[in-house]
Amino acid sequence: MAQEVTGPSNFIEEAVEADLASRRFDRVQTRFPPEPNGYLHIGHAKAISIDFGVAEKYGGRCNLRFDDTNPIKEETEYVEAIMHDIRWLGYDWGEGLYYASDYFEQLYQWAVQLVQAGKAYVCDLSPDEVRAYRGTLTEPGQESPYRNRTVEENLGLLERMRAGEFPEGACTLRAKIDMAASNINLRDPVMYRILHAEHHRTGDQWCIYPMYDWAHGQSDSIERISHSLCDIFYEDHRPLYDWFLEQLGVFHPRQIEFARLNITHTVLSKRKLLRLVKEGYVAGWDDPRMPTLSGLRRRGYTPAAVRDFCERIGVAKADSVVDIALLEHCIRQDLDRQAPRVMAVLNPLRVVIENYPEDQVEEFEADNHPGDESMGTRMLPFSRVLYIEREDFHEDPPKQYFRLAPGREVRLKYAYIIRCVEVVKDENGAVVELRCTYDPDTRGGATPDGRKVRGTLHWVAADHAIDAEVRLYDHLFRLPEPENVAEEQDFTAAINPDSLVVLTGCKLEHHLAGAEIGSHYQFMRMGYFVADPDSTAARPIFNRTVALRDTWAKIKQAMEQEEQGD
RNA sequence: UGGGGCGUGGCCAAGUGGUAAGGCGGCGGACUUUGAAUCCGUGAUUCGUAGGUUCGAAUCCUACCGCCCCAGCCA
Repeated sequence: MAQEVTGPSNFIEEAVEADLASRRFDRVQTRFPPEPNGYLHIGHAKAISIDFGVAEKYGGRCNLRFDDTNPIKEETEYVEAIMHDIRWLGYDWGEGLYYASDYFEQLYQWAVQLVQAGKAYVCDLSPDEVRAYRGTLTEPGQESPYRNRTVEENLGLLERMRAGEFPEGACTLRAKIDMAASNINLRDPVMYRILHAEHHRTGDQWCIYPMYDWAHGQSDSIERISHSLCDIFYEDHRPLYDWFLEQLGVFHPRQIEFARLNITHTVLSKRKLLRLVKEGYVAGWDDPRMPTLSGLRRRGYTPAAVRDFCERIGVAKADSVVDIALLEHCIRQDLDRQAPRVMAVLNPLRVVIENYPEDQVEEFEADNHPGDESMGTRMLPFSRVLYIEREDFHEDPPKQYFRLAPGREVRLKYAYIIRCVEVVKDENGAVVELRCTYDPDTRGGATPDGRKVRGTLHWVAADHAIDAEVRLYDHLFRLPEPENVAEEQDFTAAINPDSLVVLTGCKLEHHLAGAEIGSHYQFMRMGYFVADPDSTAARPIFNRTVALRDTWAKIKQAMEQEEQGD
């Protein structure tokens, strides 16, 4: 239980330490307050990492509280999914599971208290009228004609609101603050609205529901939250947060805001993610291209990688857009450590070793992880007919290409060095097969004569390989900032048409048969892949989590650009 | 144009008056039976701009510029 004695690593921790030192709070209690109206995404992971992280660092606790004050949008299904995702990330709220709806009665009693103190009133203005009375950014609002009702009248009206005597929209309970406040949130904000809707937890017990501002701070107070950490869009709400707590004279948490996460080549707003799903741009909330935690999980991201990412991006208040390359770096680093290496040929090209005996099968020992002996080895069958990657052969090889080409030599990893002696084509001139010879002296891929063989290819023996479907995923958006699209267009215009490429007839080494769903592998030289839940025993399916860094692709690109430049 | 917030290398981000950390990316190199991994090297005379205070300023003061957020009975 020893605490790490590291200093504050950001402005929030600085504030927390100051509050502890000044005895403003004697312990740290935070909370993560999602609204159960959608799935968690990596932006939430940042918030979770901060909320739970700060609590953990200072020996405190972090609650999970569902902010379920709008029955129209919220569902139990989301509650379950959110809890699952938080657990998946590896965080534990212990006994601290709460719902804002647990506090409805207390909130109501407090509302009565404010009415009695002359600080709140029932307003009969229609939604349109409320908007008109609110004023604008530069002009003050006007006071509601109902603002000066007597305490008795307000009490009676509030009671009748609760009793269900009024239709939706007929009236609201408003805080009496200041219609001329420069902060619009202080212009008599609505505390309760009437909603004759079934709530996922309280059923039809209530027909008036508290607004966020009226519920949040008080919920924090009830839970004795010391630091209420939220995103920067709530900064304008803090004066109101403080006002309610002060009027009530209850425990007063401190709200601190931090900047939201943005990532290149992706969108992170619930509204936009919902559109992607609803309009069929992706297959669902857990589509591997989605930045949702369920999507990332299905894509093959690990909790460790997501957490590492959240730590590396830092915590600040400035608007920022994190390069998605950082996320990719995090998952590569984690998977490089733990993913077993296997051989998988995605776009197979048939190779016949002419001087290799027809019926012979040899087995070669392959490392499961070249950097970690403890992961052991496995045996790979080798025979006369093999498959290699189509892109590992070039009939007319470009400069600096050191893979297979007519007359050239290349090493088959763990097996032999082979030379291409003939290219077989179909009637259209497409390469359908390579005829090669192997050098028996290079068993295991060795070069006893000391000759240099730059290219080492992955391969699979034709008769021993299994077939699989492989789904190649790429950024969902081709633009770093999907909103940066021509006028008249929206972010969907930036969708990458090649964000999913489905490959069938891929040839994998037989050890991959029956791979457990969710298990991670490095397909050597190709990238990291994970077994998709759609897999069946007869038809395994793998998703590419992320490609390997590809120096050759960069060289190729540079050469192409140079050609264009000339 | 009211209020709030923010401006440090391509992208994040430390720095809290003593002379610009770190990560990602890029580039160059070493090594290599994954063009992977690993390792090494590499960039801010300058911190939005202009003044000022000071022996000394990214850090303090003033003015200006730019970007983001707020006018739901959503959260």
